[in-house]
Amino acid sequence: MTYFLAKTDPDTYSIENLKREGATTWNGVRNPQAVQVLKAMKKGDRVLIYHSQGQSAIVGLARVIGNSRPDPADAKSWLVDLKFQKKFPEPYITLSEVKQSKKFDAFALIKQGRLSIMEVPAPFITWLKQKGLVI
DNA sequence: GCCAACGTTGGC
DNA sequence: GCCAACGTTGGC
Repeated sequence: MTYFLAKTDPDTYSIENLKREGATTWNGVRNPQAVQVLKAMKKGDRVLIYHSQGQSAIVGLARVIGNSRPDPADAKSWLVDLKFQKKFPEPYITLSEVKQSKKFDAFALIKQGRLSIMEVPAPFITWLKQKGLVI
């Protein structure tokens, strides 16, 4: 079971949208590196949902409910089905908090600002567990 | 809204 | 295959 992080612009699709719908097909990822990450997603994996506008923060958790697959409508794009798991309590974990901790400089969230989907390093998961945000 | 940092495209 | 021009993302 692997943890990933996926960015979304909340003006387009927010954690509230996901909560309301219960599940969604995550699409529109065309960047080759992000597609590689998507390809690795398997049923049962977890996905931290990150809002990349406004507060820039990790706002909730989803679960991968089916292996990722090519987008039939776009040869360069991949899809994955996600199910809403939970919305984190506020205050959210902000990008600035993650940066300030200095412990996660190798995390692509910090190191590679424009990557929209990434794997989450184990120490960060440990940190989230200590905060009680994930089990 | 601005702009830095990147990614993509297309002419050569 | 290089690289200039252009487009996009995302933090601020």
